[in-house]
Amino acid sequence: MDSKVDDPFGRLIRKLELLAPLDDADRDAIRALPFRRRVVSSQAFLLREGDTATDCSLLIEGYACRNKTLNDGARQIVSLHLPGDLLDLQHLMLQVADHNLQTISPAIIVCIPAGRLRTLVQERPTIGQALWRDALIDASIFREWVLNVGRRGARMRIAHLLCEFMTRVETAGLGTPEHFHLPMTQEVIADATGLTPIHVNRMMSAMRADGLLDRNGRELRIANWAGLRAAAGFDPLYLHQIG
Amino acid sequence: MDSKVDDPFGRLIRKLELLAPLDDADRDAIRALPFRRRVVSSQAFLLREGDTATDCSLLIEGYACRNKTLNDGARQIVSLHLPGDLLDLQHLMLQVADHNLQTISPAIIVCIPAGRLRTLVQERPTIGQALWRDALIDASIFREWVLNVGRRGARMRIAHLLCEFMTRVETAGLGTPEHFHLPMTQEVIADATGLTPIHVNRMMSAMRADGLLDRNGRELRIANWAGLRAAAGFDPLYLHQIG
DNA sequence: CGCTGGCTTGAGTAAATTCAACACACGTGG
DNA sequence: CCACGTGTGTTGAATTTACTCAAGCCAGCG
Repeated sequence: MDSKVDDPFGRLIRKLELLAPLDDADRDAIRALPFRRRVVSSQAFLLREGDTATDCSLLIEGYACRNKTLNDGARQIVSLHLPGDLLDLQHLMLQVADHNLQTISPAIIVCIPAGRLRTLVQERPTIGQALWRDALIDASIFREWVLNVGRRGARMRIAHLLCEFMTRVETAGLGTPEHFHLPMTQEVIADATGLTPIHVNRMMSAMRADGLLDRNGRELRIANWAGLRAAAGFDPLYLHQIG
Repeated sequence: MDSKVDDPFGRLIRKLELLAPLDDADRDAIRALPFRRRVVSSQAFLLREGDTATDCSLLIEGYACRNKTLNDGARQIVSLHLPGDLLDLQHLMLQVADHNLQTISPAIIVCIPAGRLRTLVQERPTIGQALWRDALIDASIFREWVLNVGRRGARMRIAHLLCEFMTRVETAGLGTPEHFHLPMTQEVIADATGLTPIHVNRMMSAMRADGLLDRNGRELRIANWAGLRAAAGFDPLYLHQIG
């Protein structure tokens, strides 16, 4: 925990190293970035649609999501984020936020001036490549979400969300399917899958009855990883992980 | 028509100029790119999920989509493309296709080696910036589609798709709301909105009855642009067009 | 002429939503 | 310590939305 305060870029560097072969100079250049640290509570808005943004946000601790809303107030979460994720890399090149950025747990964020990141991308090609890949994988995940929300039934949709989240958690070294605590309420799962919380509840109860999930107080565990993957039709190809 | 054969990069350059201030050297560098030309029929697969891709495709003429399918064969279109669009810019940095690339009309495509584009991005920062913006706007559109498919009802969803398409057509200088021919069948609209063709038909009949759309044989016209925008709750902010 | 592909219509069904309670854990203040 | 309020999860019944199945239509074209 404290190490993250001392080295806010540790998780980011770990992630980027999976995307491109950073050298010492690259790592130093990242660590030399100026930043502003923010400690925020759960459900806090970091940015709202329409805001002008000159910073990119890096999630250090806790969980966050990007979401959009309709006039009637309905919320659609379009992505979920873990520690080490860049939350709005698009502000590298786009000034106006096209979605909200909101925490789903208490969190620590670091804000990096977009201009400094832009310079880094141009002066350090390997970092540029890593960030390109990060942005393109981000887009690939959005495509999968369009499929998820557009064509899968409720049960499959929820199972797929959990599989994706679990896989990303594991890749980030933050947990394993067996012992793993879901940071999302059923309402968050509903807003991420385009369902109502009530229907999410029913589907998850059914999955628990089928032995796929397991609950212990507030903690949700994946009881049958292979079964959940099968129920989701989950294929991690779209995450473009380096095997 | 013939001019596009002589200058396959014309529309792309026109588009990139809206994203970053290209100079003559930039334009020449783009025109100097090696390419392979393909003429394909409607419904042709240019690339399939899982394929290894070493080229990026540029759409010269006709219309295309990116789509993903479930095991049961259900298809979800995740994006629609016009002449001048780069269809799979992600192969700039990612080797394996995570979705299918398919035409929805007879089309002409130009394939550009991804490595050459990658070099261009590094050596010509302005082109790099334009392509970054293009990729980030692409991602922004995916986010809007997640919202569209996840939270809007059928009628609003279809109306929104038409508004977006119309706006992009107009920005690309390919048509106006008043006189504009939809290249999509109702089945394509269904696969793009996560609905069934039959339900799309019913909703579009209703919109026609309400005077929003108009049909003349095979041609679909937008009869009431303001009304359609209202029905869609369409706000073009997410397209990040330069005003 | 008779296909073919796209569009249209109707009736019955399935999936997910809405509305309305209720349960339960947790934290706060009395 | 308990009472209470809040946020989250749970359950049931009625309703809405969209889907499925099954035809039929209609224009363009070989």
